[in-house]
Amino acid sequence: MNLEKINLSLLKTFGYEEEYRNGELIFNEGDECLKIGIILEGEAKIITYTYQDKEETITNLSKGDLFGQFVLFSKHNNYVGTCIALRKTKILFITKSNFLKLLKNDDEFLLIYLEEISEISYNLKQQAKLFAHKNIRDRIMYYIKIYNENGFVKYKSITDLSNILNIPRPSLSRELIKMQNEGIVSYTNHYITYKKH
Amino acid sequence: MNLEKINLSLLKTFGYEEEYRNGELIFNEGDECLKIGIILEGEAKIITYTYQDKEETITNLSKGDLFGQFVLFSKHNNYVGTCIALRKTKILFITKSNFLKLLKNDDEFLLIYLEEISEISYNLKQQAKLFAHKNIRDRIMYYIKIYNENGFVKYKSITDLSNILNIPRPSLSRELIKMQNEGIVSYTNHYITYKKH
DNA sequence: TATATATGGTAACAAATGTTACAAAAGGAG
DNA sequence: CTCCTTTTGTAACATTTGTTACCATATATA
Repeated sequence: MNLEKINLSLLKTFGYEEEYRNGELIFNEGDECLKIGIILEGEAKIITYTYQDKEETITNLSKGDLFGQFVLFSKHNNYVGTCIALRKTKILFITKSNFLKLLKNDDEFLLIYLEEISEISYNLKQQAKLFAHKNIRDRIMYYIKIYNENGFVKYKSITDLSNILNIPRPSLSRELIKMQNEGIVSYTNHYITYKKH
Repeated sequence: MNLEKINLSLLKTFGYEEEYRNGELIFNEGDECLKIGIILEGEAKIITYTYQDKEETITNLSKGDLFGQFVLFSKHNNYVGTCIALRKTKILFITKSNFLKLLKNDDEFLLIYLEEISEISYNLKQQAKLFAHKNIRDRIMYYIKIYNENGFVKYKSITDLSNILNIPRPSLSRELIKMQNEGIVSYTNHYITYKKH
């Protein structure tokens, strides 16, 4: 959520601020969610543990990001992960009832909020669909289909792309080369473009 | 969305109804989304085509379900799939501006709507995370972790479960048997329960 | 520009998963 | 209960993907 667009001082009258130090716990997985949080400053991560006790990052939060918004209003009222500050972090908390008041009071905020959760949901949907493609080529093609701009998909690095696609880098590399040889795509270390569908 | 809980006649004053026959097109992938739709009666599906031209169902819609809600408020303003009626289907459409008015006007509806999209988002998130688990055992364990009730996860059939998990049935079967032999889970054709984590 | 660091390509091999086809078992209908 | 249909187990095999380790190349930094 872009804080620049928001009447922050109004927002603050509906909530209260808390400050956390690096490494400090913000909430635990399973805790009941009673309020929405907005990161005013700093960074935090939400993590969980797999059944093999591997730590797994669910989300990274930075300035302007919300948390708790989906849990707060759903029937699953408990946080699905543990939230930890990654440095000095200031958070604005707003209780459910106050948040509802806020939405009713401030037309502009209502719209911004709807846009925000739509954006998040849209991305979640894309991610769910991306990962539903099991084989590497399909996943690459789907990614290109969704995120291309004028036929080009940019990325920081192949390594980075492999993380996004959740594919081991050598496996991705192997497949990209194959696809390039077959004339389906053409790629560099920073972008890919497709030639056939 | 549970239509029983909603003041439908009020809702209808904000929108207009349309009726579709079986097989009739409701919108096309790529069309600009200008309104939210609520299924009053009937059923529909939203489909898309993979780059290999395989038809793929994105969502099945039935009475009470919304569509367009995420696209309408996000910056991606075009439908991501094609919507087709599966039988005689009645839909209530509400334009964006009217929908905003409705949310402001009707406190109860605002809450129900927030609950609805939270629920959908929660499920999307779970699905995205489910599919992020690449290996079969992890995916099974994650599914059990999320959807168990008192340690039991019920399903219609193993075949059905294999569809939910997006794993070929024989592969799932093989892994379940392995896990059962290792004493990690125990399962029947209708439910599974875990013994260790 | 020189050097250090990060990133990408490669290959051999291991492991996991998909595919297919068929027999066995379970479930449903009469 | 019996017959028919659907679901599940099974196994052999093909295919894909993961893993590891190393070298080459690119990129960042002094």
